[in-house]
Amino acid sequence: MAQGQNRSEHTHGLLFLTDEQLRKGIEAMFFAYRGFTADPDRILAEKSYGRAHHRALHFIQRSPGTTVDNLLSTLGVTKQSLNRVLRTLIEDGLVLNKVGTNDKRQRHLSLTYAGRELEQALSNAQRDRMRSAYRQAGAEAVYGFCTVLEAMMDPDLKQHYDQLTGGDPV
Amino acid sequence: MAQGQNRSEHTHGLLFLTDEQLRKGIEAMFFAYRGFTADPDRILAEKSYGRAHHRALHFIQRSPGTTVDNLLSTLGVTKQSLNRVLRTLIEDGLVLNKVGTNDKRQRHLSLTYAGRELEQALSNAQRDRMRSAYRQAGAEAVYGFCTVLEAMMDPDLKQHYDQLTGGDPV
DNA sequence: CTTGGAATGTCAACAACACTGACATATTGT
DNA sequence: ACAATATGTCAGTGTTGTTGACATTCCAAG
Repeated sequence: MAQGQNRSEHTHGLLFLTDEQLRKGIEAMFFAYRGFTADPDRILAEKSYGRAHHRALHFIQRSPGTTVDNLLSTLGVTKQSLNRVLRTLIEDGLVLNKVGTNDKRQRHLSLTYAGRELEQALSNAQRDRMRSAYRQAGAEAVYGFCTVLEAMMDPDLKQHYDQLTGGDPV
Repeated sequence: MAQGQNRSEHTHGLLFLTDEQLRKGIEAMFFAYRGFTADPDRILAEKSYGRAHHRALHFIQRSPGTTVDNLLSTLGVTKQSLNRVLRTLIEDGLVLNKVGTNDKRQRHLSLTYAGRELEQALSNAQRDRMRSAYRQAGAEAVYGFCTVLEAMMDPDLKQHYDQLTGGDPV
């Protein structure tokens, strides 16, 4: 499919991008990511958890019954790093660790009721800001937002993303 | 379960947003930010610097002669944390630390030639990915991308962003 | 001129979260 | 039987953030 020709900021079919525009995008990512994590961080601090716990809860919620190995490649951390986080979540009764039926080497992870509760609280806080930003920006902007973000991902991470989101439109 | 192809319901004033769409945006931010930092991280690892050094170099480059205090509020870290990073950058001859002329308590930070060189290398790597993503996505998408990111920032951080970018259009 | 406060620097201690490397265990597939 | 896989664990290290305490320098107000 041919990329659409754009109305503004193009001189010869190819988008003309100054360093300034690119730097602006870079700074937008930096400042926005801070906002993106600020609300969950406040909740996590109260419970003396960190962002790593949030990420684990999020992706376990997203794919209940997922294996440790799958979670590892989604998060892109070492098993030692993930294990530290999972251990506390299991000890605290937020995550269930079930031996696989087919393959008994695997452990299937899922959230307990308490786990779902915390994940909900974190997710709500994050979604509230997301929703507000989306509404301020409008539907067209949201579509563009996701399109650029997807183009920014590493291919192997994009695969995880596509698998999770099912490739549905924004 | 025909997952909704409810693309954009901007027909009735308020944007209708499902949890799924919001979660997708959250995951897009997560995976994209990893890509966003991946290239500079590789360069930094070689020189045994970290992201904190990159951020300091970036914002000093962006506002040469800036004070420590200004940099602190831009970065949003404690002075102790910033000081550790600045000290190594100064020791390594990448950053200049000049006592203020008006107010001699203030230190004005700027990059040396070597500092500009490293900052350029990091910036180039990051801009390359940014440019590629922008071109894949198109001008409309880029506009939406920045609009949503700006709406996601905390107001006080947004101020720093606006000051840096001068409120110029994307 | 003294004094309070602002801007900066520094020391020490600590925590979160990533890394590497090595090793143990159970299970599966060949 | 044996190699590979999936997981867990221990020990050590590094970056980056935090607090708290304290020193220095300087501006400005009394």
